[in-house]
Amino acid sequence: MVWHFNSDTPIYAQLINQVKFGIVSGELKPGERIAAVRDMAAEAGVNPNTMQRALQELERMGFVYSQRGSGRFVTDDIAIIDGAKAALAQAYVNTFIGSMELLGYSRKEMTAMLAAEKEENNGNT
Amino acid sequence: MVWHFNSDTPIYAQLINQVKFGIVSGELKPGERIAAVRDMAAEAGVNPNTMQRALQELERMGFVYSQRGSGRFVTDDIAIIDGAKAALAQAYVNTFIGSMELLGYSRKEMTAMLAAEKEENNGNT
Amino acid sequence: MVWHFNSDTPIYAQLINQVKFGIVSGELKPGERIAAVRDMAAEAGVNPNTMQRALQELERMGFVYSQRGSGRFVTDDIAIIDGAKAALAQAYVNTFIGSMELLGYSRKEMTAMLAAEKEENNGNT
Amino acid sequence: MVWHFNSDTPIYAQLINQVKFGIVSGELKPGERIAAVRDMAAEAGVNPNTMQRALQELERMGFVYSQRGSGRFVTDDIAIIDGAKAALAQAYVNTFIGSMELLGYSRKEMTAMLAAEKEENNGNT
DNA sequence: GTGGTCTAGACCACT
DNA sequence: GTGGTCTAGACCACG
Repeated sequence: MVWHFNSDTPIYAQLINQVKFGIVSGELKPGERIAAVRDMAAEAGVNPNTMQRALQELERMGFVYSQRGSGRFVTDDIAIIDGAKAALAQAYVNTFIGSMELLGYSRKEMTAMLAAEKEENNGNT
Repeated sequence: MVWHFNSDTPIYAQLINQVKFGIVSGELKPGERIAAVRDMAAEAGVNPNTMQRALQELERMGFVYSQRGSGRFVTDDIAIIDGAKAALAQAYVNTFIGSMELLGYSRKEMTAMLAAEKEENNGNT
Repeated sequence: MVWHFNSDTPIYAQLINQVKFGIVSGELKPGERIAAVRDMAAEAGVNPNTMQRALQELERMGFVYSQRGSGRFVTDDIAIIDGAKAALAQAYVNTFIGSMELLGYSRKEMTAMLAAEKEENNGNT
Repeated sequence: MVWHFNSDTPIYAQLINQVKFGIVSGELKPGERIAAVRDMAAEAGVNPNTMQRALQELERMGFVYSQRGSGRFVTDDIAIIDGAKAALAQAYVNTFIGSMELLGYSRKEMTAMLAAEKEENNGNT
């Protein structure tokens, strides 16, 4: 997991998003055990309490669940993951369209530019 | 002109980008006189020197030119503007594709989602 | 480094030229660390900000580069230095020819006067 | 006559040099009547007293002479003019050589660069 | 310590 | 009034 922060958004919110992105992108697989709070906090360079808060929030959202004594796990409810993934993708699409429209591009032109970019590779890392 | 800053990037760099966006998006038209340094600075809530630095940089890039005593003007070299616009759009496209690929979407799916969003309006601002 | 200014040209521009001359003439060698902004400014008797501006401009031109925390260095791109040196020499030649032509001297006479001046030394500094 | 000043050297000294250059370059011909002090002063945009001082100095040097009632004239002593011309040219040569040497060029290279510049035209204005 | 950024306020040249 | 330059002094990030 790679961590990076900016100073505008509360750190715990950024943690939530980054872990959520890890789950949604498949880097953290459904049912997989995730690292202990203290370890993740150390890795991300934040206070364990902050990381704890983020993970509790993710638990409330249904992305992870914890099992007393054995650790914390990514949900294996594919529906939740896929729903979040779709929402995130939709947000990207909206941002993209919004920006391009501000520049004066039409949908046709956007599609054309998208098509002009050749596929890099068709396997996943 | 609408101003907004984050605390990560130097203010003058954000000023450059925002003014450039204004020009490239057509909000500031080619040849048009832009507000005086002191006025723009006041409007953006920054020190006149900071705004001055940004505008000088934009001048070096060829987006504006200044006439001692009479003011500062957007370039009327359409090629420069169009070039920057294309570069900016390309950057948006790349960011979009990159993010969507990280989520595991294919080009086909991206295009589909783009097409699914209905056109807001088909005139130009 | 020897500093001298006239009151017609902006100080920062004169600083640029003098540092550039130092690099191009070999007084400041490729890759060499140059004095800290504050020190150079004190030595030249100008405000640190003014010296900073000059050095940033030189950085933009590729003559120096800076490393946060450790200092500023002359470029080791010999091509840039040699290019600037050639351009400067060409400017000298042009000025010389222009002045002499205004006085009514022919190329032949110029060459003769040049040849008449005996070489001071034939080693390099 | 074209006038231009910088703010470092006393104006009267700059006037002397510029008039002397006019004479030496042949723009003001030997024996020719030159404009009245008041007119030259007006043309150059300086105080008549300053111009007067410059011309008196030129008179002392032998470049001009005045005739009560009929005006001021360029000397027709060719020797004086040619001497000054040679001195001026020599100064140009010395400056040129000095600058080029500082850059590390040899006499041979200077001569080569001089020869590389093709003659613009071979008549005089 | 280094370079980088920002603010405040002054003065100049142009028109 | 405009833009352009300069100074003074502050604070930050990096190492």
